[in-house]
Amino acid sequence: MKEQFKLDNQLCFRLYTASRLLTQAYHPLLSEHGLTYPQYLVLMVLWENDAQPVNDIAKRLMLETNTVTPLLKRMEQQGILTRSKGSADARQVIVTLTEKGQNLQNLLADVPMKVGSAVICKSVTPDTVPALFGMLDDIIAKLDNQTNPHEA
Amino acid sequence: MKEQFKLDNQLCFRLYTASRLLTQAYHPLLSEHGLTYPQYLVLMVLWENDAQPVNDIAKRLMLETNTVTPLLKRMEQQGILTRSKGSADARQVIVTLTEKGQNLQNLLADVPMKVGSAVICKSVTPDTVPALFGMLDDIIAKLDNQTNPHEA
DNA sequence: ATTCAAAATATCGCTTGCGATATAAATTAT
DNA sequence: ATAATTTATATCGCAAGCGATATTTTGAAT
Repeated sequence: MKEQFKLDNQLCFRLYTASRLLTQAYHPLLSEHGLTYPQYLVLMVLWENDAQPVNDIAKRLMLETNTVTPLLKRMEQQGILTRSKGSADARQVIVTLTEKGQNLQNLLADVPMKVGSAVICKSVTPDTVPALFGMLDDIIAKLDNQTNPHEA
Repeated sequence: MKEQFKLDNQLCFRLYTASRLLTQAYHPLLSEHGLTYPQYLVLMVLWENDAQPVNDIAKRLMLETNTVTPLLKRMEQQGILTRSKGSADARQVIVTLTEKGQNLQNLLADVPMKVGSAVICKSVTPDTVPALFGMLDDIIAKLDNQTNPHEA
């Protein structure tokens, strides 16, 4: 058995598992409001900047539009947002929060702290989080650059 | 816009994105052999310890059996492994690699290094990886403990 | 103006991932 | 021994993700 195939030596498996488990920690808090974690991500993007085209949302989340489009359609059906043809560019679909979508920010106000406190542990504290963020950001930038080389 | 909802402050989004992008880095190397990343994980588990019941594989990968069962069935259809009733406990299904499944270890020998070199960057080097592993392991342990409190 | 290439979004098909639930075998309790 | 419980696995339904491809609109080239 080759050393490099040991599960305990895999970065990707750790990221994959940590991501899944942390997403699961969000689940009870979000499903209470009929939301999934990716839908919550879309909300955060739109709370930051409302009325964006699909493409901008997808880019911000580093997802493909074929993932985001159905997601947005489901959120539209839930009355969280609206999708309307862009006036300047008719190819675009502009996504805008409804009042319900805006209100969710208040209803979910305690989610970040609840989840945050569930993650605090020996090696992950307010002191060490910046270092962790830095490493993850570097990994993301490196991998993104490998696929989309050198965007301006 | 509340600070705690900024995408740039989210650990989960970073883990989610890093996990997806790194998995995508595996894709061309694995699909060449008709494999997906979760299937590759199963292979690593079985290379480490062949002939395991479904439940042990699921536990090792921290996945539910309702995720692992269909995955194993697909791998069985590809002739990578076999699923057979356990002799001691008839509820169990024992998963065993075929010769093809064992041989994949040789065919995939260069995958870990190729992917590894794609991740090396400023803050993530052979020196810093142990710290990163430690933090991710702590997060995983903490979240796992929250769901399955205090396993012996 | 017409043609051609690029961009924005969407559709299709397939694999995961998981909550809820079912089935069957083993274990425990009575 | 029989009933109740637990355990191992599987089935079902739905939401992501994503590669491949189609559609529509814009912009650029001729």
